[in-house]
Amino acid sequence: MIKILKKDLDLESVLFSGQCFRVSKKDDGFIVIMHDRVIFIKEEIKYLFVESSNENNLEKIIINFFDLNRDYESINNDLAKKDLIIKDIICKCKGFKILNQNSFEMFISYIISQNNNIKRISNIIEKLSKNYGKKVIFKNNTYYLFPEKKELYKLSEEKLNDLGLGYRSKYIISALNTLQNEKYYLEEIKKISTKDALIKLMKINGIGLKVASCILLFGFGRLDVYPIDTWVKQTISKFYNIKSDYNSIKNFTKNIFGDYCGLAIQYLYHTGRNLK
DNA sequence: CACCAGGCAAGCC
DNA sequence: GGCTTGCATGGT
Repeated sequence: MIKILKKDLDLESVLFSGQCFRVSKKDDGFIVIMHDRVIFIKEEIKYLFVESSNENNLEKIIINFFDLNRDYESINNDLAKKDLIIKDIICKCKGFKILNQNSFEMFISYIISQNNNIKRISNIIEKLSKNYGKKVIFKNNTYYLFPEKKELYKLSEEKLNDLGLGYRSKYIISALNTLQNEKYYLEEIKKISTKDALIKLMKINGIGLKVASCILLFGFGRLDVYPIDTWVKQTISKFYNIKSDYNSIKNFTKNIFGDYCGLAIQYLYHTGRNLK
C-alpha cells in the first residue's frame, strides 16, 4: 500500500467519466485494470491509497496515469478566459483530469467504442481480455489484463465476431494488420504532430476523426483534438445555442479552445453526460 | 416496437 | 467536395 498526495484530483469522477473502460467499485474504493497491473485505489481528503498486483515503480506510474504533474490550474485559467459558459463548466469540473492510458489499449478500445455505449464497450473489452489477456490474481480475485499485441495478431474476424464486436471486427483486423506491417507505427504516432497523427490514424479502415481524437487524447496525451460524439454535440449545441451538426461543433470548438480543444470538449462531455 | 450508443465507410450527387 | 444511408449488437 502506498500513499500519494492527490492534490485536487476527483478520483471517482475521473474514473467513471467514460475515458476508462476497466474500472469498477470495490469496498470503499475502486479496482482499475491498468495495462500491466491491477490496482485497488481509494481516496481520502489529502491522499490516494494504492495497492497493486505489481508494486514496481508504482508511485510514478500512478502519478502519470492520473496526470497529476500537469498544471491544470494554469490551463483552466486560460480556458476560463474564453467565455463565461466554459468558465462555469470548468468550475463544476474541478479535479477532472485526462488519464494517461496505454497507447495500444486505447488504439483498440476506441475502435470498439464507435456507435456503441460505455457499458457494452466495457463488456466487450472484458471478454477480449478474459479470452486473450494475461491472468492476474490480486487480493483473492482473478482479473485479466488487456491482451498483448502478439496475442491479438493471431485472431480471425470470426473470433472477434464471437465477442459481439459486430461490424467493428473487420476494423480491428485492419488496425492490427497496420501495426504488424509497420513495426513502429505507434512510436511514430508519438513523434509526429497531432495534425499528422490524426491523418495517419484515419488512413486505417474504421478510424475516423472521433476515434482518432480519442486515441490521441487518452493514449498519447494530446489535448488539441476534437473528440466530438453525440453527447458533445448535444451539450455544446444547448449551452452555446449553435447548430448541432458535426462541422458547426468542430469549427466552433476549434476556434474558441485552440490547443486545449480536447480538454475543453472533455469538460463539456463530462458536464452533459455525467453531471446531469 | 422504435430508438440509441464516446461513428464509420460507401455510395450517391 | 458535402450529404445520406446501412451497419452488429444489446439495452431501454
